[in-house]
Amino acid sequence: MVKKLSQSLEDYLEAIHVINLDNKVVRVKEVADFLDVKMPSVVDAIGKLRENNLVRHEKYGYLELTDEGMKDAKKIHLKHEKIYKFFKDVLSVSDETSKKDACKIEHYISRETMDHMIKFMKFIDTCPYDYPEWMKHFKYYLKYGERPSGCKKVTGNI
Amino acid sequence: MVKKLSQSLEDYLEAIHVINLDNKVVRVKEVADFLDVKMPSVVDAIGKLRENNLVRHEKYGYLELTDEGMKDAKKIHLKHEKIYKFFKDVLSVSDETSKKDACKIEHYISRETMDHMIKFMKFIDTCPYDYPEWMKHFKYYLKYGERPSGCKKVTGNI
DNA sequence: TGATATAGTTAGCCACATCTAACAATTATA
DNA sequence: TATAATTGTTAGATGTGGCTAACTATATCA
Repeated sequence: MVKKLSQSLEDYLEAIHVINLDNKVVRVKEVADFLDVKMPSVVDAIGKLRENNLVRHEKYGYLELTDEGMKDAKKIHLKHEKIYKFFKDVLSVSDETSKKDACKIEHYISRETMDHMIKFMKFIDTCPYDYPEWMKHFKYYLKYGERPSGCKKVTGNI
Repeated sequence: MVKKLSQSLEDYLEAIHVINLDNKVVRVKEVADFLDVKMPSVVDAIGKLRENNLVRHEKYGYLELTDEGMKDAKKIHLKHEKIYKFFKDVLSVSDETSKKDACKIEHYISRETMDHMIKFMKFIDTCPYDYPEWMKHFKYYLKYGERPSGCKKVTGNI
């Protein structure tokens, strides 16, 4: 990656990649719809990405990622996926909110924090039991506002 | 709050509040240094915040938050603090990175995700033991790349 | 108290990311 | 295949948020 991309350009790059994942041919219109912007905005953005050798685009033709563009796009999308999973699976945030927040945050989270989030999820996955007890307890806590009985802090009386 | 503030304006508002917390009088210069921008940028921003009745500022005088501005600033800063603590205390991210990431993310995280993060920390705090076992295990896992012995998934050999 | 240093303001510039309106190319279809 | 619908492009406007340079007000201190 030659130059650090703006939030906005990262979004365009990721969009192209994600549309591609569905085996769809990528056109300006698709990207515009995906990102909820108008076509001229896409054309502008594509111009900048092309200058950075991240996409290929012949006038009126399809959009394609270069190898470099693909590498960056995958990196960005991976962050997105991991943050999404973390919010959803660890924090039990709703699907919709997890997606929405991941979309934004993926552009700002540092390598280190990302790394720790990923390790946290791996840690949970390698739990000797199917699913850690404490995660069940947390879900209970979320739902009822208190820990399950047998797992409460003893307060008062000594 | 009449109008949703931009990321940038939230930063200015929060900066005024944070400088105030140190019992310092808030001047344009202080805010500029705090946010690492030049003074004219601060003057511009203050103008917009004043239009929204969030700060008071007489020419060449001190900056003060209105009640409304204080309310917003506290809300923003609280988010910052909680995200910072979550990264630092739950994910064991370094102090510096936790701060830096919180700074960015505070502007984008939704109410729901914020709420779940806060509950997650409360859940940990109400652990019947001083500090949950699994948190110790996670720190071990972070450090050594594997779970502590006696807490590993049994694989193979039935 | 007058000179100098510091802080604050104003005007004008630039980059970014969006938009609308007008026009051009491509594609679909009657 | 001519026409209509769709898609893509260009030009030009807008809003935001930063900047420098030049100027003004305030504060400091010799």
